[in-house]
Amino acid sequence: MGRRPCCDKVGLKKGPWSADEDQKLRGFIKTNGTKYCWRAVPQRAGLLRCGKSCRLRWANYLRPDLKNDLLSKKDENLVIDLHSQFGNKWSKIASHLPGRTDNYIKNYWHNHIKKKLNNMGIDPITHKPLVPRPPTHDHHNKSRKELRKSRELEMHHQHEGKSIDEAPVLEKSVIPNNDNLDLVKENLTIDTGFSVDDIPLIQPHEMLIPPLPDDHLPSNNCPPSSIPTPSTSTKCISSSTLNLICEKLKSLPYWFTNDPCKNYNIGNTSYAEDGEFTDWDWLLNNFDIDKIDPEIFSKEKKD
DNA sequence: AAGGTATACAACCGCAGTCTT
DNA sequence: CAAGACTGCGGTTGTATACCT
Repeated sequence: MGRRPCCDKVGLKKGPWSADEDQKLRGFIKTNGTKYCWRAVPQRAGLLRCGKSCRLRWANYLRPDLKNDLLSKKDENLVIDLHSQFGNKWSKIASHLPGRTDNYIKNYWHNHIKKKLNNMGIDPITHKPLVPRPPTHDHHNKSRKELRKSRELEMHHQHEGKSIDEAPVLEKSVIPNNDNLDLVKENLTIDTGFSVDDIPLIQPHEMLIPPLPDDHLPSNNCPPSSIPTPSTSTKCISSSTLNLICEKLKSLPYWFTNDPCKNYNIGNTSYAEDGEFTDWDWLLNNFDIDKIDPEIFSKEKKD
């Protein structure tokens, strides 16, 4: 047996609330509190709304403790951090921000934060660097709105851990992995024309570097500018090595340094309080070229 | 200036969990 | 224990306004 709808909806008003309706609801709650179940509220308050609509209006808009101003930079960072932990659990995120509702956080995410993260080259769903997609004819045939929609769907599927082929989208992104590395590289090398929306506004020094395997991470006993080697000795980087590293890295497509495969991990990743990525500094300070899989460079030569 | 498009926000919808009877 | 009622939640849609061509 299914649930009955909360009301028959016949003769009830829908859409935006008028100031008069707000006044009636506000006055009713002020006088009676929320002791009545919401189904009873519209009739008692003289409103032609369903109880659920009243509850939402009160919870998301009329409650006196709500803040309506934009989030501060600090709160924005908090939302981003919480979203990376909880995903789209808007109520959970909102519970950390007094005076904000889940609906407010959800809207704010979609209208402000998501765009900012995209511009920073960060996938707002996975919180990982965006991967550029080879262009398709769809870029020319579809409206920007349609493209955005299909891209959102696509990212959602990636977040759900589904394969690319499972995503019902018109343009497929390609995630580098052991199986398709060459294919990805080929696509990126042959055709680098992206739509304007695809270009992440990210500078080379802002690139994320995936984490080293634990046994390659510097231990607390090591000085900041050194890194343990398999022989347990430590090495400091020379300027010539640094130049070599830079030259080698410059020759790689940027996704190489973001490869989710562990084979090419050469750095550690973190996100600083002020929104700056710090690991490029770490990489330059601690990098040991001997630890790079030589196959990276041999692949370059082969291509 | 007008029409089209993008953006921001409010509100709705429907599912699911919890409570009540 | 089962069924219904209520509430919370997340996704989606509608709409007003701003912006662009």
